[in-house]
Amino acid sequence: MNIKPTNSELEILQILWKKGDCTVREVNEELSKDREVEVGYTTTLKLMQIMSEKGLVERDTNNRTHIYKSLVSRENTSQGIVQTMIDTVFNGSSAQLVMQALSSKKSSKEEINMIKKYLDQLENQ
Amino acid sequence: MNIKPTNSELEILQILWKKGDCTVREVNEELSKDREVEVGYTTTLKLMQIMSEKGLVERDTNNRTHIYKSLVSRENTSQGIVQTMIDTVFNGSSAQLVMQALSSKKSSKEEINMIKKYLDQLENQ
DNA sequence: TTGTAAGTACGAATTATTTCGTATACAATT
DNA sequence: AATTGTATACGAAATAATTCGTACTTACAA
Repeated sequence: MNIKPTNSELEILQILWKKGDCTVREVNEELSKDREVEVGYTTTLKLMQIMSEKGLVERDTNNRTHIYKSLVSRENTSQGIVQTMIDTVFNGSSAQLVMQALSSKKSSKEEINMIKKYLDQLENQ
Repeated sequence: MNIKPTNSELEILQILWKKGDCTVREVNEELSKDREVEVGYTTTLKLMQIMSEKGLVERDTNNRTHIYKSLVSRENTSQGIVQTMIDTVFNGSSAQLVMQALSSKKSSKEEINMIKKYLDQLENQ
């Protein structure tokens, strides 16, 4: 499966991943939170309907207010994006992306340790 | 500076980063390499002209065949993209992106060691 | 029962991105 | 000089993505 969500779709998926199943209104409010200009309700609705057609989400239409559920995992989706990014921006080197990511945001000691453990695991495979 | 290159623009920048300054023809051939259907020459030309207007590249027009040079660094550009990605896909956790990147492509021992060193550096700051 | 709030459906406008055709200029070859 | 190949310029078509207005439906409170 290789459907690549657009930017707006990704924002919506992100909300579904974080909050679990949602109504259009919930997603719309969450979307509007982060901006000066809020997103029109029907805009969000339309996007989510399109996502439903594409198979990115499914919806429960048993009740008047539909409930949307993500059909793609964060892992799978980010997998594709990260891979594309490594190829097109980092010339194939995942290490370069990793270091860029680390420098881009201050990581906590816990995070750093987590990554180290992960690296050890990779080595001993 | 916060100009976000589009996908096509990123592909072109990637070529300029890899090969250094280029003519339109060079970029166009490099672009066409990776695809079944090749890109029209004037398409590449137009894109590069637009990039020039946006300030992503500059060009030397002293000779008939113009030479294009990237004005943005891979570091700066990827910085923005990675940051957006951490925020929108990984919920703010750079560690998550890092691990995804590592799992996405088999890394060599050298790469892993390089990353470990980098992590040590980060810790001792 | 009447009005209002909250839903969905969906066409279509808008905006962004990509692609290409055509005009024109210049250089090199015949 | 005439022809051919290779450039740039640029408007505009084609396509993709986003946004929104309007119609219609249903729930519910007055």
